[in-house]
Amino acid sequence: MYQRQYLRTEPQTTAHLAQTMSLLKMNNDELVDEVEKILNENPALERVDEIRCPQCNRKLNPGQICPKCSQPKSTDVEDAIVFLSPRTDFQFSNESLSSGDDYQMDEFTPDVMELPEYILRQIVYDLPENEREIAAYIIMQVNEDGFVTETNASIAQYFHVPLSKVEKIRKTIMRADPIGVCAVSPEAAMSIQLEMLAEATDIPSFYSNIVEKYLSTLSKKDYKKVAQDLDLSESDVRKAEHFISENLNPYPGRASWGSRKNDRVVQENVYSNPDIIVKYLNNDPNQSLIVEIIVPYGGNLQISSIYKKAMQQSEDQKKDDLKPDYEKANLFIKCLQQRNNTMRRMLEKITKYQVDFIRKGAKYINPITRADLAEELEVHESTISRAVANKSLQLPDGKIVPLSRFFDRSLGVRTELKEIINKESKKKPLSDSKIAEILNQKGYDLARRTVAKYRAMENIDPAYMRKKHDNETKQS
DNA sequence: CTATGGCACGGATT
DNA sequence: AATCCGTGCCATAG
Repeated sequence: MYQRQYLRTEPQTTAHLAQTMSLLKMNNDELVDEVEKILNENPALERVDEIRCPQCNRKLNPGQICPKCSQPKSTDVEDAIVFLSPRTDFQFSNESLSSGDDYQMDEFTPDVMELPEYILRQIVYDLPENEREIAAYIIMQVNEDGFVTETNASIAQYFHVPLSKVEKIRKTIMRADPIGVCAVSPEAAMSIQLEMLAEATDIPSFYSNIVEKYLSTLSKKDYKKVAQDLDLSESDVRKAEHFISENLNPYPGRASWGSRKNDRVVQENVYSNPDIIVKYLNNDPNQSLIVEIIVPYGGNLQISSIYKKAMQQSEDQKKDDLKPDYEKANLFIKCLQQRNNTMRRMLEKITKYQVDFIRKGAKYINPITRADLAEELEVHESTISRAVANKSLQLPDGKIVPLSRFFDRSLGVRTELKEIINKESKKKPLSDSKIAEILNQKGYDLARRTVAKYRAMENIDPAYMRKKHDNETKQS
């Protein structure tokens, strides 16, 4: 805020503006690349080992978050804490893995690289520090299908920890998105998926039996044997098979759920590092929200002291040669601070407006626009646009969503629509116009045609296709 | 005739 | 200025 480095009144040169703008629209991955580039080509800029809080400039240990800025302040109207965090502890997990072992990170194609990181970021805070290494180890073994064939026992042996610990960690991983990932087999993956579905909806208990023991029999279409063994009717088994093939994914690694299908799908969950992490204080949903804006290099870039000294000591002639780089570096640091400051101010507003969305779910999203926010923060709309662009955010439930999700005006209606379709009709599905009516009664003002569009976005079949089956559980 | 998807238009948003 | 989004109209399938 009142860091002497950057003052609002300072003359804003065009260079300054241009750089701030381009920095603002970068996400952390891009930012890291950019900073690396500048560090390489500009001798005046230096990365220091000492890490400081990007907000209050307090000294921090590696991996530590600022104890002052991350505490609830009495000035906070909403019970949310928004702060900048210099944490880079994800990166550690990768480094510690690649060293020592003989496989090369470079050999991974980007596609395979993304999944392990994506998983790791979801679970990293659910595990105590000493278990993260094991988790990372497991995750890195994941193959294209999403499996890790190494058994818990051998992992336990490798790390010299009790088997139960490995089992616990593995379970945590498997519950991350994509659900079932890092299981040993399709059966195991599917039974986790089933377990999680069962928490949300009613599912006959014998399904888990089938998944665990009779998948191969089922794939031979031998319904009779399964029915006999489990003392069920053949139609029950058929229903189960239908349900399984519809809702469970034997290969969690082949995450087909990205963007697909005809109409452009809603911005789906992305595989990327979150730029912002939202969680609850102490993981307790009743406590304050913690919004952690990850700012790589936020607190540990500075003008090289050697360079400074060189400038002071050298002749006027030489001084002029050194000056451009010095100024560039200086400018860069300021711009970076301004970027972070903007991000923080924006996130404060966003969390204020979208607490209900974060805490209670998609239904309670507030339809705000970037323009509204721009007005309130007294910045140009394009500033907000850039700040939102390309960024991703991790919600307390571990889902990583694009930051633009907060500005999705139709998300609330769409979740309501999903609920209606799931809850109501089974035997007699509701037509689009019926759904439109119901939604209108609930206060959503929209046309029948729009219902159809939303359905398409959510990948829900039209009414005539939903008919007959009494088991349907659609996910996003 | 009813339910849906395609195309395209106009207003809002970025 | 470019893009996105809700909707109306019309064709098509059942």
